[in-house]
This record gives sequence, C-alpha cells and structure tokens, in this order.
Amino acid sequence: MSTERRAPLDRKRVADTALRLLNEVGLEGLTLRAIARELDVKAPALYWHFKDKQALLDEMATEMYRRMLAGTALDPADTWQERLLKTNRGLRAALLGYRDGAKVFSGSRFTGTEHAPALEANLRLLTAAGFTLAQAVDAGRTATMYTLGFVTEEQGVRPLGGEHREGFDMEERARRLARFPLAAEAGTLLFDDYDRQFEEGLAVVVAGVGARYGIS
Amino acid sequence: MSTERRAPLDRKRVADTALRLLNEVGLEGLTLRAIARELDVKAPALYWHFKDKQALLDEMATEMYRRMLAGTALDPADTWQERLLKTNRGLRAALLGYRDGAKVFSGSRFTGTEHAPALEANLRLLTAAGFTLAQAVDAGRTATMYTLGFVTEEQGVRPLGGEHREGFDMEERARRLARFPLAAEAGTLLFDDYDRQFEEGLAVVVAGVGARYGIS
DNA sequence: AGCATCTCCTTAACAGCGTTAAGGTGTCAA
DNA sequence: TTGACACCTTAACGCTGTTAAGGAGATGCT
Repeated sequence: MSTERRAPLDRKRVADTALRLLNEVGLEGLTLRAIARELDVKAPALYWHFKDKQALLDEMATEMYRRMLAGTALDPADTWQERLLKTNRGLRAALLGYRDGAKVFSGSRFTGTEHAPALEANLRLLTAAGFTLAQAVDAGRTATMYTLGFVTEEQGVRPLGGEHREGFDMEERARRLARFPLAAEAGTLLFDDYDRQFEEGLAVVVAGVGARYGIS
Repeated sequence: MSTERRAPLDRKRVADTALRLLNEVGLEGLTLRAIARELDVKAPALYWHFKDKQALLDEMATEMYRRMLAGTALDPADTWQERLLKTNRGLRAALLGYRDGAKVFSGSRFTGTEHAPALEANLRLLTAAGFTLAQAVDAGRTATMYTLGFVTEEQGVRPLGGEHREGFDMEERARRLARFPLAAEAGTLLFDDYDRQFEEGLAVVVAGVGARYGIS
C-alpha cells in the first residue's frame, strides 16, 4: 500500500494538463471532472485553485500565449513587415497547436501582464519605423483580428487537421450551385490549402498597413 | 376552457423565437427548455424539427445572414471598394444585432444555398473590376475573417453594448504597465470607440487588396 | 363508418455538467 | 498539545442536451 503523497497542485500544472487533455477530447469534452481525473483528483479540488471554469480557461489561454512567445523569435532588426508576419504566423501556429485553440483563446483574457513586454517591443519597432502610436496599435489589431477570425473558421471546418465536418461534399456542392457559375467554381478555391489562404490574407493586411499609412 | 389549438411549429418560427430570446439571455442562457417555453411547447418537441441543438443554431445563423442581406443594399454600380466596405459593415451590423451574434454565426454553417446569389454577385463585380476569380475569393475571405474576428472580440469584451467585462479598469492597467510606456499609453487606444477601430481596420484591408493585386 | 397512418407533441427518464456546502487529513507553528 | 492553515473529499443541487415511448388529432383508404 503506497503512502506516496501526490505533490499538491498549482495553477500551472492544472493548466498544462488541461491543455494536453484539450487535444484529446476537444473543448466540449474538456470537463472539470475529466481534468480532475487526469490529475488524480476529484473535480471540486480544482475550485481551490480557480474560482470557476472560466478562470481555468483564462490560465490556459495565457499559457498558450506564453508558448507562442517562446516559439516566435523576435529579432530587433526585423522590418515592421517581417514583425507583423512573424507574430501572426506565430499566433496561428500556437492556436493550431490545440484543438479548438482559437475558441479557447478568444473567449478568454490573460491573467497577468506577461503580454506587456512583447506588446511594448512591437509598438517600439513600429513607431521607430515611422508609425504613430495609434497607427501601430490599429495595424497590430487589424492583423490579430484577421488571424483570430481565420483560425477560428479553420478549426471550425477542420477541427484538428483531419477530415472536414460533414456537409462539405464538393461534387454535391457544385451540383447545387449550377446556376451560380462563379460561386461553383470558387468551391475548390474556398476550402483548399489553408496555409496558402492564410498567407495570402496576411500579405493583404500587411500591404494594406503600408499603403494606408504611407510607410514602406 | 379554450379549445384553440396552437398552429404547428416550423423551423423558421423556432429560429425566429430563438433569435429573439438570444438577445435577452445570451448564448449560455439559450437552452432548449427556454426556447420551448417561449413557444409554448416542451423541449423534446424541438427534436421533431431539428435533429439536435446545433441544427437549430445553424438555422439561426442562416436567418441572421438573410436579415443581413435584407439590410444591405447592393448597388450593381458599386466600385469594388464600396462593395467590400458595404458587405463587411453589413455583416458587422448583423452580428452586433444579437447578443453573442458572432459566436453563434461563426460556430454554425448555412443550411441552404441562399448565400449563393450574393456570393455570385460579389464575385462577378470583383472579377469585372479586374480581379481574377482566385483573387476575388481571397479578398472577400480576408475581409470576412477580419470582420468575424473583430466582432467576436468586440462582443467578448462588451457583450451587448453595455459595460465592459470585469478586469478592464484603465487606471489599474496603467499602473501595472508602468515599465512599458508605449503599452500603457496604448491602453486608451485599445479599448475605445469600436466603430472607429473597425472602420480603420477595414480600410486597411481594402487598401491592402488594392495594393497587393494592383487594382485601384 | 371503421381502421390505419402520419404528424406533431407530451411525459418520463438518463447521464453528465458546473458548482456549493461541509467536513476531513496532513503539516507546520506556538 | 493545540490551533491554524492548506489542500482535498464526499455528497448533493439544479441544470443541461438527448432519447424512448406513447398519445391526440387529422387525413385517407376500404
């Protein structure tokens, strides 16, 4: 009979475990009871560390953000275009790293101030490149909103990189849209190669930032 | 004793009622039992008309889209810029018309082919303006993803145009970010005047479409 | 007229959810 | 030895989406 006592939980261990579990069961399967079972604990124990489930989701989002920072090398010599591309590619990669990652992320708020250094660095780089502070903020937000929207949609259609959700039979779609030739032809373009789609849209946003604020 | 018999339900009546109720109770309060009560019916009755709750949410999203089309006047003489602006302003307005509108919308798929005529019209206008079909699709998608991401965030912070969610005290934020002057100063810019923010980002996207595809 | 069929809804129930209340056990300090 | 505190358990509550089974009213067939 083992008298080994499990080390006490802390917020980070809970969030890490929950993130790992998220990839196995998805957001709708991510119940407090399942997380607790994984931690060898009963569900109400989690309420000692988090005031409710949303607080745990907030911590998970913060941890996702930390891992995104760790996975995105920010070179101070980046041009503003490179920086915008890098941060948004990094954001997408981080979100795609978890099933329903975008939903978890955009439904939550960060718990600390850990996002401040990166925000500061990006604002500094863009203002140094000639943007006003307001322009830098608007540019970053526009790109971020695009990325969040894109990945949310991407993960809604293709939850973990596998099959499509039902109702996406291309042949049947083309038949239904026979009276709308452009829309029908667009079908193959609409659902293929998300990497290319994302890069294309991101390039549009970056080009727009340069064009609208007159900075190249 | 009234022998009046309620007219039988249909999918549209259910979806309409659910949309009205959504604005009173929000997505998390939108239970099948609450919807059924509103329709003077018991919850399992809804399963006669919808195979599950997601099917009802899909119908609601489709109805939102119909109302967006009805509220957006599409002039065939629009320039491509005007068309992009109009459709995305209309999309945002439609989403903002319902509590958690963006979440309902982007978590769902349309039920029919009713989106096809508008899609066809937009693709026709953009290709006539000189875009290739692939470019037109990419341009429209980029703008739509931006709008969906933006409104999702907007409604997450300010669920129905009222107060902010807790944790958005500006003074306290500035104090915490004392070591990050640009980030601190950006605070007032970050959370003010969503209309202006949205228009600015949309203008960036439209400018980017023109710049990247060389069409003005 | 009588019987069957189909539509639309009800009653009853199930497993599972987030959450709260109350209490127990181990550890460390006085 | 006593008390306080950190951390977790057991039990329960009201709620959820969903299924199974069946009943009432209209419609059509013989």
